[in-house]
Amino acid sequence: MNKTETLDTHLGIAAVERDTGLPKDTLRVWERRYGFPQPSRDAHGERLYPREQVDKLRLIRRLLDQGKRPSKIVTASTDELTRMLGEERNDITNAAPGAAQEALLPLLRGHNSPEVRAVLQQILLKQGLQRFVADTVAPLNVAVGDAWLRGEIDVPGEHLYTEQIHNLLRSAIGARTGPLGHPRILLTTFPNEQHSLGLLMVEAMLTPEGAHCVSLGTQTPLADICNTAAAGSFDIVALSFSAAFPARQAVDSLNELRRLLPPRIAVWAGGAAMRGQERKLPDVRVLASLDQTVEALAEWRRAHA
Amino acid sequence: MNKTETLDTHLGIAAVERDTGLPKDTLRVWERRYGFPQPSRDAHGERLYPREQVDKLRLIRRLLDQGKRPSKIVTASTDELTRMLGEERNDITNAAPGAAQEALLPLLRGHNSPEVRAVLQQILLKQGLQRFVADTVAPLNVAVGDAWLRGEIDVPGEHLYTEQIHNLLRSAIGARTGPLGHPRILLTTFPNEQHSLGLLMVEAMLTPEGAHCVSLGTQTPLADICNTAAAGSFDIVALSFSAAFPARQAVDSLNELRRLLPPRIAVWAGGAAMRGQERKLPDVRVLASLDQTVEALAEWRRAHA
DNA sequence: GATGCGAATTGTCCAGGACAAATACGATGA
DNA sequence: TCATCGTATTTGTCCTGGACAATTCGCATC
Repeated sequence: MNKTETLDTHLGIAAVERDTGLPKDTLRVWERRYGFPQPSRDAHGERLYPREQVDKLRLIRRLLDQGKRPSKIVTASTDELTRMLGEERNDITNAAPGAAQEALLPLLRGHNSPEVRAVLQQILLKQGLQRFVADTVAPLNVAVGDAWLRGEIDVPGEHLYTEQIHNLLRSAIGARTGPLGHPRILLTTFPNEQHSLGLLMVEAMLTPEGAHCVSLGTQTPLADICNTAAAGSFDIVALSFSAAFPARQAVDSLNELRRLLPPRIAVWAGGAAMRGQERKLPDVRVLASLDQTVEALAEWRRAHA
Repeated sequence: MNKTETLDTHLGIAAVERDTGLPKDTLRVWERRYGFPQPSRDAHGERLYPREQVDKLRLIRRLLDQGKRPSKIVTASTDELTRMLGEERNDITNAAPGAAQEALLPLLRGHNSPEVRAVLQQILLKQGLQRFVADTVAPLNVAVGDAWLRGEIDVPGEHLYTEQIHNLLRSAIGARTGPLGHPRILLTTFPNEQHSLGLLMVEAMLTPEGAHCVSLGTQTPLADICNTAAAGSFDIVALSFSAAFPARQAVDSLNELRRLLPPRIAVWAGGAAMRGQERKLPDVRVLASLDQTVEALAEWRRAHA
């Protein structure tokens, strides 16, 4: 009672959903509307997707994440798709030259985890935790994400990077001793946001400043955030949003959260999805960069001296 | 174009799939056949599941994972279900009476993060990393999961627990110095498996033994696992499965992975979803407990001496 | 440039039927 | 009593084709 892989070269619809992240319903409706994908059928009329079509679906998925529209890309040829992906590369690579990434990307491609760790560790020691996070990790995240997008590193390479950064930051934060004071800051993300690296980076920026950060991890329901913030006598609730998070939903949820929380608790929001949303969030402190977290902390302390 | 949560008390079918792990098709066919769940409808005829029915579905999911048959449990009352679950629980709770959990659960209810951390840290120091993971963290995971299921702790409480364990284990693993030798072990999970705690626990068991663990984090596609394992000259690929992971899918994917990898690379699989799957996995080393990871490592070394 | 509004696009849901894999059950033989 | 085998039931997943609301586009207006 279980389909998934049928032959080596053909996958069932469930397997394709798993591999590409495109829901079954979407795969069927694309076939109906655009004529692609066009899977063959087994003896019972069930769809069997050839590997090449699955590969193309993965390309489409990448472009979709970049904001392209399905009608423009689903019907395009594989060549056109790879060309489009190539164009994206230029825009971004120019924008973020970066220094460490040139050393790191080849290591990630080779899955050389000890070296990756060593290189990062060395930079961390030289720069100190806060500069490391703001000046190295933040641009590296962009560079690694881009490299993945244009296929220069694979999923394991990206995982390896994330994993090592996690390790490093957690150890560094954990190594800090001394009393934790004020303000008390609650860190988390909304449901549907799975990226925890942003939270960790904020924690790494604020803990050395003597703030008392408590991270709830990712995906905390709105109502639970409110209860915890109130019950734990927190001063600030800080939310993190990756680029993948729909901005509209973020704005709505943030305003709702602001409405539910007592006014004495501040709401901070940061991350890629927050770009240009300041106007729509009158009572939320939008943090455009990691350095602004430190600024915001200083402001809060001045206001509550 | 995004449904999920509609009101606080009612969830759309996609949200229920996400929360319970039961596919949309299954939810609909149960409704047709057994009359449960019986969601209300919104203005457009779309299903809206009340929270209590979702809770009951979670209970059902648990019992299903234990091998109960749907026809016996889908129509049963919530009371009967909790009773059934209670019977099962006795087996487990008796086996691991647990000392820490009585101290910890109230702290989690109160979101008292400094105390949670302090208590765990103390136990870790007393027991050492490996005993801590096997004897304390493992039963605690079950206890916390159950407490959440029964509504005794809330989402932030659970997050807080996970977060603190993560911090502790990462620091402890990171603190280890000395050369890392053989075997080289690749740790990860399949797509759809988001729980990273299991990976970290395995890493904590094996690193003190001198094994060279590399974790790719969660959700690595099958093909990528194969490539990395081969390219990085790994000796063992270890996969972790939480109770929420569908056992059938796990078995299929594992056998597929086993087929794709060269025979010299061993495949290990552990976690709650692996209970009783040994027969179906002839060429995979199924780890029923954390202590078995150490045993398996010793075996591997004997065989490759 | 920013804002507003109709039109096109697009993802997700629905119903109800079908079927094969998994499992239970009963009969048979050691 | 226990193992094996064939049949009946259970159960998850897939199918078609229709529908519709949320999002985005294109264009006109302020």
